[in-house]
Amino acid sequence: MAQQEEVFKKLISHCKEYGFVFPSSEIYDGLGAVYDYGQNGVELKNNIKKYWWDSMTLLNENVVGIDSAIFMHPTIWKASGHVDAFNDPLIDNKDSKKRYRADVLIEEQIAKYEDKINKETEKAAKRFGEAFDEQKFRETNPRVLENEAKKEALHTRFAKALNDGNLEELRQIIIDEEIVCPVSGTRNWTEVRQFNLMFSTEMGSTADGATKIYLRPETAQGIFVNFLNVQKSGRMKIPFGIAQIGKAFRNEIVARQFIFRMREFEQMEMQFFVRPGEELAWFEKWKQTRMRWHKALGLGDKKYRFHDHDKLAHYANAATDIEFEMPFGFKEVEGIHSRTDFDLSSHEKFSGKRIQFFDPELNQSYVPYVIETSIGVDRMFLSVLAGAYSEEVASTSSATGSSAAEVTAPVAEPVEATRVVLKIPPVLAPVKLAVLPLVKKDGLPEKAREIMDNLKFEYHCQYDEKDSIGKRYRRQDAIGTPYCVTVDHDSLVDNQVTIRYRDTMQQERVPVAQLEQIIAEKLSMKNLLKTI
RNA sequence: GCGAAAAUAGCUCAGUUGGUAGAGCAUAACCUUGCCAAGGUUAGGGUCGCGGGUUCGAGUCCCGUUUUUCGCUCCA
Repeated sequence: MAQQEEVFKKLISHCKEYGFVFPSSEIYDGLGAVYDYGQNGVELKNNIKKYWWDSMTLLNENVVGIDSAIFMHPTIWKASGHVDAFNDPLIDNKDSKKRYRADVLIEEQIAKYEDKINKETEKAAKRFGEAFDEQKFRETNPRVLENEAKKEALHTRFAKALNDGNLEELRQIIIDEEIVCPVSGTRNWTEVRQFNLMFSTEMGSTADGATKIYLRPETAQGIFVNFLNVQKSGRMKIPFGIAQIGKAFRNEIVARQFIFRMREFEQMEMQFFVRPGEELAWFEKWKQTRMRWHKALGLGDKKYRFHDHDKLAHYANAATDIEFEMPFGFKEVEGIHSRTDFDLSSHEKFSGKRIQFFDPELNQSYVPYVIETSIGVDRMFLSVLAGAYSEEVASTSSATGSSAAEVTAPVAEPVEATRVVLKIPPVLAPVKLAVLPLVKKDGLPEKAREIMDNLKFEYHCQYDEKDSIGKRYRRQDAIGTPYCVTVDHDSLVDNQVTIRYRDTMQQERVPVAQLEQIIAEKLSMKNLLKTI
């Protein structure tokens, strides 16, 4: 475990050092749980998105894409349940470290006064028997009146505080009422905080005319509210799916573990609409398809597993996660949920629009059921890097050529050197190939440039002539470049170059004329998609 | 959110009882070598996370704060 944490730290350093991921706003001390993608990171990320997008929209003729806005009508988040579910005032007890809803604690206190009054009344009722006049008792008994007054005062104060959204007052009530933590029994409370998962902003330039709107906490709703648009304009028939890639925002209370849980992140979601009753079969189908998509990358089948949910969300009737073995354990990368008709039905209610599909085969209309596949781009990115990162002990002879001079030394001590390689699947690699002249003279650079000028239209290439060839190979290893094309003196004569492979360090000599075709074959997205 | 630890060059770190910063690697230029990194010469790069305080003097001691990591808690 400790060793795994070391690997994770190294991975984070590596990401920064080689331009994959930087902390956001770093020169201003950073911004919590927000990260920027660097020059290599953005390439990898774009390639991951392309791999997903193509697998969805090209391989499935009944899956189409959209790109919906981040800003959406505020009522959408009422319909989805996001507004109500995440708007509670919360307070922590510092001793037990338990978190409570402040409003619930106060309501319980009000109930306690109620209990006291009831107990007093019950006791009196027993004493007086049939002659007991409950109303008169409640109006005259001093202890009842006292509790009644306290209850009323508290209730009024509480209602006002809630209405004003006055969190300090809520805390003061808890302190004044001497409410204790049920677990620790102490009154060592933190501030009351309003935890809202959603970021909000205002639309409309004048203060009084502005509407509070939210940055979307998930991309799915953009698909649901466009269901009719896409279905009608695209003449889509159930079953069909809508795919989307986009940013989402969550004001996480605890956002940690590098890019695994960020406040601004990117999702790739596909909502697949099916006939009611057929959802579980489709759920199973997508579950298997999605797993094949992951495994096709070749990072190692053992690093993936399903995690079926025991406790289902209120809208789901089946749910599973695809987990990847990160350096900090198996973690969710993708979720596959059977969401029933919860979302579309809810939007029907809130919008007042009919969101149904007329199924000619069944000769009836219905609200489609939904299978959702939802994958975090950043988590996918992290899983690719975590799976690709490797350190290899490569024993090398000491410095270039000098060993010959040291014949007197019995068996020159091999230098233990670590080779850090990112074994990123070639299709996803940020830089596809490096073109390297063996030396930077004798016309080799010119030849190398010529080769690169031919390949650069199709592939992201790098040219490098600085330092020894071995050092340049290692530099490319560190950013995961799968192929290095080396131009040597013979190349000028026979018009052949060597391709050096990242993972095996093997070399192959090929004619320059065939280079483009050879690389194309190796980097073919088609070959990868065919295996899904 | 609570608790703990950390923060010095791009990276990894050193910095001795407080006396205004170093190394290795990396980067750039030139020379040399040329198929698996670390030959030579030179150069750039740090108000020691930030803000206060103590002191003649703070990277070093104290307080606060920010960020990160770990544990707990919470959670699509």
